[in-house]
Amino acid sequence: MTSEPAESIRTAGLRVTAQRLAVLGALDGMPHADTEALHRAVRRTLPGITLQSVYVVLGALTEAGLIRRIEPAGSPALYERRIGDNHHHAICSRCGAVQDVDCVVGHAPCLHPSDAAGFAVQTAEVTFWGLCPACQNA
Amino acid sequence: MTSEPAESIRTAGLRVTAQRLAVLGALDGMPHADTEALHRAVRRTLPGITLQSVYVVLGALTEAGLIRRIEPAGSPALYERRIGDNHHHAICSRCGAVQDVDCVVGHAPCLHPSDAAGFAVQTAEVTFWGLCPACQNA
DNA sequence: CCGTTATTACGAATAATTCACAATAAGCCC
DNA sequence: GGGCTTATTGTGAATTATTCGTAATAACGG
Ligand SMILES: [Mn+2]
Ligand SMILES: [Mn+2]
Ligand SMILES: [Zn+2]
Ligand SMILES: [Zn+2]
Repeated sequence: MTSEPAESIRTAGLRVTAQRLAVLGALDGMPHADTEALHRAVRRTLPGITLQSVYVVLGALTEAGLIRRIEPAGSPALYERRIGDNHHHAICSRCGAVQDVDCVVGHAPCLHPSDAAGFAVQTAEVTFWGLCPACQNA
Repeated sequence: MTSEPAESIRTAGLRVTAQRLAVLGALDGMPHADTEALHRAVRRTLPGITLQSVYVVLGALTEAGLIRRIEPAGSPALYERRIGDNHHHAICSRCGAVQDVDCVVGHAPCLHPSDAAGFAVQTAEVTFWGLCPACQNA
């Protein structure tokens, strides 16, 4: 079996670089991380990498569909490797903690817009806002 | 019947100012407008108003619950006067056009995550991404 | 009409992200 | 493996959206 991440990068028509491998690697341990956090993490193995390069790498990987970007209100963009399943997120309105939530498409009255006014809807993005377990004690 | 917007501002515990009335007034004609668009609009009746003041006004009105702020991915914050009904939005991924989508349930949270991992969910924010009628012809 | 205090204006600062362009290195051909 | 082409990265600056500190102004209660 070949190196999985390298393979997926190449298959996406992109060149395999140390920076891209490092970002993918870092993302494994920290789902829903922002660019700066990823930069700090990647720096441990790739000390010279620039923040701007992390931005570029994340942009390329996102566009290639290898990672997913979410942009919660009031937060910088977050990235994750879990893709292809259109899952949703619960976000703590107090501390910003992010939890994956499995797609609720089955029993979801609000996910079928009765009147989308002619929109050709491709995806339904759901964000649950509330308090995480830790923040409920306060 | 008294002046409706002034009344609601006062009831919220805020002072009634020309700037706040002007922003609310502008918002009537342009739902889902961003701060700069509102600034341009308000300037027509209040030439001296600063962009920063529009930011402050929008912040105060939002915090008071008199208007609602949405922050779609890739867009500056948008504001609207339609509040209290927990409605959703269809957004064109190409041109950014925003359409209101009625909530089938009507009250928050209209959806329940299958597994929220202990989150106390207060609202479910749903955004439908797709192509608006105009952009489908392209 | 006065005084208190919230609100606005002014100027600058910050946070997140993008851009232009030169330096580097991946992948391909030989 | 060595060179060539071109994608990618690094460098430095610019941009966009928003916030902050503080002085000037104006709303509202008395
Ligand atoms: Mn996720
Ligand atoms: Mn709306
Ligand atoms: Zn929390
Ligand atoms: Zn459109």
